[in-house]
Amino acid sequence: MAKPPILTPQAEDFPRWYQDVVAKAELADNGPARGTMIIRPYGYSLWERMQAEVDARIKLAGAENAYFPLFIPQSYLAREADHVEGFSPELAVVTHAGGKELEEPLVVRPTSETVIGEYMGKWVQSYRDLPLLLNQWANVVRWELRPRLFLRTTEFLWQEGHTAHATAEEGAAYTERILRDVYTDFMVEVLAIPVLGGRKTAAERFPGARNTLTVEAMTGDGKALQMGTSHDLGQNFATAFDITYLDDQGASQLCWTTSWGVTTRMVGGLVMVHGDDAGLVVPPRLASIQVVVLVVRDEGGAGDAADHLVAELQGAGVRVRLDGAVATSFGRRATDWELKGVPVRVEVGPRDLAEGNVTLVRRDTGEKVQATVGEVAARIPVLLEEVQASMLAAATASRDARTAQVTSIEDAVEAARTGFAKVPWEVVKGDGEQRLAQESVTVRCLQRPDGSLPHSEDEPDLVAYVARSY
RNA sequence: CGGGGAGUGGCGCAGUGGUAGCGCACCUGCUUUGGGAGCAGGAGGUCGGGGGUUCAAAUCCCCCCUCCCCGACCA
Repeated sequence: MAKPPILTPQAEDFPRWYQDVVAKAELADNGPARGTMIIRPYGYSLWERMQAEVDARIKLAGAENAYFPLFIPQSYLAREADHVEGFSPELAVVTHAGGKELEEPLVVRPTSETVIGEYMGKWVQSYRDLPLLLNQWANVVRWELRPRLFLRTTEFLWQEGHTAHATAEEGAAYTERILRDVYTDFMVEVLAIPVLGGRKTAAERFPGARNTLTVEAMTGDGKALQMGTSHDLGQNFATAFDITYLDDQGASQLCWTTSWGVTTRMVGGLVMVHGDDAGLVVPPRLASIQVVVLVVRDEGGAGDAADHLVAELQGAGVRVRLDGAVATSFGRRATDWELKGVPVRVEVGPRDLAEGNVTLVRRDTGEKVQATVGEVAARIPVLLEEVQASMLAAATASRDARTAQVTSIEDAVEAARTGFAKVPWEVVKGDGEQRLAQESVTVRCLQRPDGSLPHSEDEPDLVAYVARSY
């Protein structure tokens, strides 16, 4: 008799499937206040791995971690006109504290350009203090109209980098460096997500920025998901917060600043890009549990053999978990690990063991192979890298197959029903963006014909990627 | 804020005036275990809140609140 599916099938209702995965893989729960999220241990372990990988790349790019306050005086936000206009509708404001009304309300940071700008202004005196490269890991709050676990929550976790530079060129170059060496490298190499890097149109730009760069992923249902952004803030915040320095001629100069961030949204992106009808699929380089050694039945020495394998794999540097909970049926446990997306499962049971074997199962393809007990520790690291590579290849092929090259707004709208449309920017430029918007389609980013980053949206022959988005 | 829908054990639902039920999950025991185990026995709910009608309200009436989905906003 056919059992009902564990999850709503993707093809039936993708958003529902997503919610099912988040719940059944024990990633997160809704918090008690609207739009808030409780990240459960397994979900948090994925976020911790993301933090570790991103943080290492940020440090390689020369930035140092610091921490700035959650509360920002409301007047700070108002100092940059576009910034305050962009963020005012979604601010949470503290008006009362300590049992009385505050003289000046405090906003719960939606992002920290203002408070960090204020202190950059104090710290930067000389050209010798530049560049000033800061990052912080923090929570921020944005009162969003429509929350979705991980993708858009009222409070979310992120890193926000903030830098100050002596010249416009240096600042712009740094935003590109972060996009390439930190975000793209992490997402492609670790998350196995083939992101498109590009420039946002003026309409999609960060409030207060003169340029916003983005990395965009394609989800399993063909929509776009903005996975990270890197902003060239020009001198807007330097002007508002008086971030100036004396150059080597003794003349006072305004700094050029940047900001850039990635968030817990990446966890949602991971689910939506790689997940299938059996649940999450986590790429090995990210996985907090890369291998689960599962005791089928504790007979014929299976329990002891599993213990030894776990120790051996740990010794080989593999993040491994033992599942010896034989009171629960094999099928249930196999299903649960598949829901959580653990890349490789090692099944240790008396039947195989009698011949000196165990079974290795790949989560991404479901492929099962036999291995001798003695060769497991040597084969697993190789297998993990194979899984990693094939996940990236599969996601890339899937994205490319759903990206259509078109030359009209109408065809772009049609293509965006199932994926991305690549359309000449001159076709969209002007009122095209509005016409697309009427169909809930947006320009995700602009690229040069060779895929590199444009320095202006007025460059000739630019390509616009358009899609529906989350 | 506009348009839809829903509030009943942890989750999913049934129940249109007469003692609050079902499936899954949970607890105990036994038998099981190579793809979501079976049987037996248990625990768990002031039916979103307030008011009203009635001998009697999850059910009818009034008011309020909340949540979900689609859109506008957005990492």
